[in-house]
Amino acid sequence: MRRSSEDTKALILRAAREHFAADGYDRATIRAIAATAGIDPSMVIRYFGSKERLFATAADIDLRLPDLGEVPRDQVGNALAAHLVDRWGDGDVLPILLRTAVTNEGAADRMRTVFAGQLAPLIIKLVDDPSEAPARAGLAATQALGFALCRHVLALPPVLAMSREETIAWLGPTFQRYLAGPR
Amino acid sequence: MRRSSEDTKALILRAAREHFAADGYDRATIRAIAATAGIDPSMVIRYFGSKERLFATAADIDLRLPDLGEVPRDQVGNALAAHLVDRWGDGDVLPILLRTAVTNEGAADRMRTVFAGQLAPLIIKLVDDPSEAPARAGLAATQALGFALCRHVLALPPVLAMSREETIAWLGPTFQRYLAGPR
DNA sequence: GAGCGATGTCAACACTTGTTGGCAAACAGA
DNA sequence: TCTGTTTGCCAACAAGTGTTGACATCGCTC
Repeated sequence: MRRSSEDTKALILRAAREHFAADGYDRATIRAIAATAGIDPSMVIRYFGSKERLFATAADIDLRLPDLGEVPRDQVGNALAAHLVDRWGDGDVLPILLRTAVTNEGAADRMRTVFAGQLAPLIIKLVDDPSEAPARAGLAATQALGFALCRHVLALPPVLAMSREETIAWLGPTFQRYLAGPR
Repeated sequence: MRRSSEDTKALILRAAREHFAADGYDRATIRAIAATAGIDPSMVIRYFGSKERLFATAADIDLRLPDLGEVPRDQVGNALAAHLVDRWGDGDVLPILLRTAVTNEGAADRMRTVFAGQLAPLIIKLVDDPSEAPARAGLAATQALGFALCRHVLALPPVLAMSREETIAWLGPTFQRYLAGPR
């Protein structure tokens, strides 16, 4: 079959995200990605240069965090918890980062970048004392990533069983304290 | 050199834990483990049968959780937080499980087992309504594993910078609410 | 010392990996 | 139609993997 170059690139990227999310960086082979995309493995290299660069492109991720500045100050915790359940549940976004950042140093770097570039700036606007912002953002990250890990990667049964409302009711206050609570 | 069979087995196991913790299951090669142990790769197979079985032995892990039943009810949160910082910091225990459980399905299984076998029973003794125990244990796991992940695997700077006292002050109340707080 | 099992090394196997170069077919412009 | 570029496939390479079997060497028992 014959396609436009951009179409196949998109095809490969989608297959790559799928495999990286499911198997992590090492186990996701170029051959498997190419097979899913219905394409020869050599095309992957031709279009992306190397596996490392393919991953870098596939993992260039937007967490699509909400603007917590527009939420009432006493509701930011619930808002973040709700976002965590709603937006990070379906897509491959978080599993990609979690599965790969854990074994691939480059991906861990990317994780730190995503964290510093997308989560931290959001927090700064909320905190009175800017010097506290990094620690508070870090704390929020531990709970957010821990939840995503247990639910979408480890699939711990009780965490998997929690409804949207339960999750918000339990995690909301935690985020609220980390983000806007007293020291 | 010549040793007792048990000595070399122990030597291999220690090297294996080291590499599994640092590199995850896939990247930790038998050759590298053998090199660290100062031994021929074939010995690893001879003593443990296969890489999979070596891992199963190396990952047979005791979290050494404290008996929360002996702690004052309003202090269990702090106690768990303190344990998290003190005991899970140095050893290879948690990094092994985190780095491997994420890409290795067998390890994820083991993680669920460790979780169900060691953490959950501890919680049951604390909770009034036993039907709530699994959810509460799951919540505690999200925060505990999330913290370990951010601190020891991802090495997020602000989380890395937190002192023992800060950590307990922030995480203690979270655990307290998850374990013994109101719904 | 002779025999023997335990301990260890070496070389090789079958396989998978990322990656490369050559070649065929489809398209676009002249 | 001729030419050059794009898109694709195929076969192969070099490197690294887990694993295996043949051979050496130590230490013990008779």
